[in-house]
Amino acid sequence: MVDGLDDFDRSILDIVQRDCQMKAEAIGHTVGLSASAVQRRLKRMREQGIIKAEIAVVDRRVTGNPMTFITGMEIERDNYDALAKFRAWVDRQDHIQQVYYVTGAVDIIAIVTAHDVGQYDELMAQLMSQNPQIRRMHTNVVLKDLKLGMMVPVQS
Amino acid sequence: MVDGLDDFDRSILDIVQRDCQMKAEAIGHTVGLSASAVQRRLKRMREQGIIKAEIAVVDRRVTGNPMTFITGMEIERDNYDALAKFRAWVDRQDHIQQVYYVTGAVDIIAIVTAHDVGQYDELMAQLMSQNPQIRRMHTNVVLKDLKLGMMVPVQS
DNA sequence: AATGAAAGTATAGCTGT
DNA sequence: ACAGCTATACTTTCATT
Repeated sequence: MVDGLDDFDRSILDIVQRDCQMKAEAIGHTVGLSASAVQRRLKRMREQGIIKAEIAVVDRRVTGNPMTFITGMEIERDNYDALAKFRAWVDRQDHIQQVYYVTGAVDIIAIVTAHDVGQYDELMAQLMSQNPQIRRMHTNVVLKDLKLGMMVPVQS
Repeated sequence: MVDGLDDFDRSILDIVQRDCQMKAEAIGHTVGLSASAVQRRLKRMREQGIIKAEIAVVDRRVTGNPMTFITGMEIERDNYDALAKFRAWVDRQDHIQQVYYVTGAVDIIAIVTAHDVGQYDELMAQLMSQNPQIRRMHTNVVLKDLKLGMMVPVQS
């Protein structure tokens, strides 16, 4: 059980989703609480897993992996744990940022970073050879990021 | 000018992309530098925009927007600034997390969160009416997140 | 030029009321 | 929520490589 957020919690989450280094005092000033109250709430939400992680967002251009690809895949649905196996595999792949199991023309959509198309091709060849449950894939090359983030609206 | 990262910088980025609250002393111990050196490098990388943001990742289930949709769109390419206008518009839409301009069968791929399919439908109706340059769209409903993150590998 | 160590400053987080 | 306390994180300085 994780629910029971009040409006203060929601306002705090709205802020730290944009900047998790903001000081408790500044947050408190914005939402109308004391610094200690904000600290208590942040601690509680971290412990409850409501705040799952606090991460730095790095400019892709300086990482040596400036390209992004969005890959749709069809998965063999016959054996049920194909998904679980694939999940465990992608967890270990640093180049694979996000993976979604979806309805529609494809079963899985992944967001992949790579140095260039050659490296992407290699990564996908590895993926196919190490995951026979993936049957087919097609790729969209990202020409430009128009918006990037993990922000979810929390205001009621 | 933003380049010129050495192996220490790369190691630090590798860490803070997973946990940006880790203390400089702990980072230093891991990468083989003193706390002061780590703090100086972090400050520099923040100022240079190499670290673009530091954000909290919130559990979608507690936000009241538990559903995710991946939407492909076709855009009117005739007028060149259609993209720029759309970019400005999506920036103001909290429910739209990520937007990519891509090659392939669709021109744009967006990742959208919503409370339920009804709200998603409303959001997309608004999108179509306020952005006539978007001509057609098709939706994949996310059944399960297999991996979520913004992590980019930085190790040379 | 950048490091590491130490000193100094500031601030965060915790406690009790 | 506030005040007081403790701990510690960041900054600055400076000698060193």
